[in-house]
Amino acid sequence: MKARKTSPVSAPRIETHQCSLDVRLEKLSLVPFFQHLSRKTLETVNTGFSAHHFEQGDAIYQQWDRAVYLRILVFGAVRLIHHTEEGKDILLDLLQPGEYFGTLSLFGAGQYQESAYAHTDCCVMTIDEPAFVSILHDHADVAVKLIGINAKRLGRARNTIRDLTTSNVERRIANVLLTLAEKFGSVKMDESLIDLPLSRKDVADMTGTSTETASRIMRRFQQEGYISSGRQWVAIRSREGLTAVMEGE
Amino acid sequence: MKARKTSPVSAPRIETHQCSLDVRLEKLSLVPFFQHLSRKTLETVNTGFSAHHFEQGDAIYQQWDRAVYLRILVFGAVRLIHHTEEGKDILLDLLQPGEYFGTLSLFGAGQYQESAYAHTDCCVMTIDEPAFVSILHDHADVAVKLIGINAKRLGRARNTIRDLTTSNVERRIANVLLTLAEKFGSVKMDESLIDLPLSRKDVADMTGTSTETASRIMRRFQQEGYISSGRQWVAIRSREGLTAVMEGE
DNA sequence: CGACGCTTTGAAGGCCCTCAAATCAGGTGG
DNA sequence: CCACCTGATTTGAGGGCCTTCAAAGCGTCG
Repeated sequence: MKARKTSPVSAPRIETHQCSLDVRLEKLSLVPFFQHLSRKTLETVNTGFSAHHFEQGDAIYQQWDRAVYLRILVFGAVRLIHHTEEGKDILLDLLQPGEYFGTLSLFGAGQYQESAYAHTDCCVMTIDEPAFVSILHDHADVAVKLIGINAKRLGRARNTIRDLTTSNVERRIANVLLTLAEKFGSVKMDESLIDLPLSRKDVADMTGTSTETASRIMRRFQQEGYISSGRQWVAIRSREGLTAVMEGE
Repeated sequence: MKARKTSPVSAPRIETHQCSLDVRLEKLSLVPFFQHLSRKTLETVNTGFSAHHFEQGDAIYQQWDRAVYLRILVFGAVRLIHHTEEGKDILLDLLQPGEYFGTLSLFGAGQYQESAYAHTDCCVMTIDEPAFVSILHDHADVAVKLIGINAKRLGRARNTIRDLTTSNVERRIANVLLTLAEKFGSVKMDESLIDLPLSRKDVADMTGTSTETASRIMRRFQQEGYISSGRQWVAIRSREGLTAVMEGE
């Protein structure tokens, strides 16, 4: 039933030299709240940022750290994890280039409420709080945009809450797979590959279930022909099938 | 086991005349992102707002409405409900005077993502989007504060997600009762009364469980002496007891 | 005081978790 | 290039927490 034995997920090496001024400006202009700024303004904004590389699995920051930096993902993928006292992890989000993180805590509590790990090798730009607040004061429209984006994130969190209380695991997994395909999908043959290492545990941690249950359900999806998958990768074969599951069959 | 037969929750009638200029300014100054403004500035800000009264149960806005207003609660209590397609309701939050709502959608999607109902008789001030955005542009520090508050709300939503995936219903209910007592508690005798109509269904909708389960568990709490409660009201008798439940006994 | 609606209680059943163990993919070192 | 090793995935069995459906108790309010 599996389409391949070896993972089709691409894993490009990131070279340090890629973070040239032009690349930095380009990535900054990808960030929703900087999108409308002129190149000149971006150059000023850019001076507040510094860039760092991380290798797969590295911790970018930990849940208990003091929140000092706002971060923007330039290359690669980052995962945000909430660790619970019981030792169960919650995968809050998988980020793609252009997304920012760590801001939450910057303005709210003094500590990060989640940990960030390099999901693949990646490059991250950081800015400290005073510099960022000063940007917000100089550019009120950046602040207004940021408010809108945070509002959307809150909306998404509420949807997650809704799904957790009203949907069963099967629906939640169908939902999360479709969402990931939307975000990280790359069309290969007649499939939409989620171009990212993605284990059963990752899916389980995103949907609040156990690895075993995630495995059982994804296997069922495979048998139904909705997806094909192997070790750490998933591709969607029938968007319609998953949508049907999501909506209650 | 019940302390009283009749509800001890206070239910003051709200008179229209209470919304005088002074009251309006006082309530505006309660709002976290307006707190630091001078009286003069507040007076300017106030001109953008208009006040409305609602009776218990009235809909202030509905989930499917176009999001046009930011609202601030002046008197009474408001509940935010997310309706799901299956007909199950989720009680997102209970608001007290000084809290704002409806903003989410104002900057994010075009529609409200939840409905707001008058939980008790209440008075609400509203401002439309252009007027509010103009305030944000004129007062960058208001915008920065708003960002911080939304960050905290997002943090709280994440905590809810964590609780839904890692805690059982008993813990979640203990948690929600303590939180409500913190927010709406008024000390009566040796108890801390949650001074708000609060049904078993409300508790169930806040914790994502069924009315029956909420009832069973709250009865157990009563038998343990942690709470006393009756029809639509709850008082905490042993904060320690509930805390112990919350942390896993 | 009578009806409505909130609350309580019981019973049956399902979903999902946990523990355990087998299977398999991919990388490593000889 | 092959055997081995590590870690991911699959599968099974048993059990617990909660849901759902029903029906009986009781406050409150008119």
